[in-house]
Amino acid sequence: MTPPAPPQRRSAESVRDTPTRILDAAELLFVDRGYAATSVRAIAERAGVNLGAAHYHFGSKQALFGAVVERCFAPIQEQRNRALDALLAQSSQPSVREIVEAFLVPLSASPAAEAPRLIARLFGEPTSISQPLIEAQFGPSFERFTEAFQRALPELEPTEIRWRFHFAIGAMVHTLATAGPISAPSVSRHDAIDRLTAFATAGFITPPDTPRAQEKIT
Amino acid sequence: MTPPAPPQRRSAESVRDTPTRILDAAELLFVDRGYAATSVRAIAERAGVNLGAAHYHFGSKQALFGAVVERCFAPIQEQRNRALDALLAQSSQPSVREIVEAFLVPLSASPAAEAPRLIARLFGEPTSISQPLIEAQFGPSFERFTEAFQRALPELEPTEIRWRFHFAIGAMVHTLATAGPISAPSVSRHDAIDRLTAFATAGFITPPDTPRAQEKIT
DNA sequence: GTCTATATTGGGATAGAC
DNA sequence: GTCTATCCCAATATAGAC
Repeated sequence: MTPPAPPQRRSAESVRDTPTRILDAAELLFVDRGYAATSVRAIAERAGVNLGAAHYHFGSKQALFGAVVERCFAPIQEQRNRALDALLAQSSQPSVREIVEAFLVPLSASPAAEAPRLIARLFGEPTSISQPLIEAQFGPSFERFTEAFQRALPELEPTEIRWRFHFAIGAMVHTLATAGPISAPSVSRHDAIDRLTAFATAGFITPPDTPRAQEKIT
Repeated sequence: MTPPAPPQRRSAESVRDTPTRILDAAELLFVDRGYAATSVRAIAERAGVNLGAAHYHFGSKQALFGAVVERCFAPIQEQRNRALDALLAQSSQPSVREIVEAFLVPLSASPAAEAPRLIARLFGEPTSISQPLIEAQFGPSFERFTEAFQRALPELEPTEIRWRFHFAIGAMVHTLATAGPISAPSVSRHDAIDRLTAFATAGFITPPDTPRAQEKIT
């Protein structure tokens, strides 16, 4: 689909090419309202292009959504995989916290500011729309991280590992989706990721059967 | 709004009254597809009633959604508050795990099987729709639990308490939303809540500043 | 209280001009 | 490659018959 790196001049306020403008507008609206509540008309309007152009370039609303998701996911997944590669290269057995960080930090370093919130939206869409995209974009990296967690926590059953990863992803998605609707006043994304890293790491490394063991601290 | 407990005969397959049938159908479809992707037409069709009846009884799609949410939330919030009351009555200082359980267990004991998934859906909707409903149904109980956590973990700053509660809610919502899209094979809800309780408790009680302290277990 | 019919709006998609 | 105009359908909501 994506042509081999179009010229993409980046002068500050230059007019980007039409597909990019459509993608930008679509990303913003999909993040804001979700898939079903966003119309292609509204996207075209915000992008300053004609409705017909959107269908010409992307074919359908669903395909446009897929393109937006892919553009957001790709760099984050790449960073995650690179971070995990680096970890495995420097140590045969990285700590749980290091693996968690490799998974979460790319979110706060993402170039597209709206990317994390789009991820959160994606998980909220009906499975008919989200499932294939999640599998395609997220699946491979998910398996790699699951293996890494398993090696770091050999005393946990594979099922338990997957559940805990599932919980961590849930906390992540919810945190990205809402800058704190019920929670604290909005803080920097970096701060939130730091706190989440500590929370998720603690959840991962807690003993499986006797969760009352470390009840009281200090 | 709700009339004073209508007769509601409950013979196994008896025809429930029209508003109830509409609510049932709406709950099922909202859970399945989300708010925006669900039409009042589809709801009326599935309920076996006419389109006009839905608008007569509930006024608008948004009001119908609100009614569905309230019907699902009310019993769970009641159970949560009762569980917290019981805890505070029997001990001046319940443990973190007990508070987490008081918050989570009502989800697996909910009468309406679809209620938890509706909660998850609600959090995924655009804030213009979800925010008022979340505040109204969820807010008061949220404050009570936040206070309880704060008393159980006096060494944590209030901001940190709210973040950790936020993470726990995220893990909960994500778990309820998906019976494991990426995660393990679908297990009983009770089992999932048990595992989540252990995970969230560990996240809550981890020391704030030195998260590497308890890195390796066993 | 429930249904029929309809008003009105907005959506996705396409054909064809430029 | 982009825009205009339009088709067709589905949506919310309402007015009025029964």
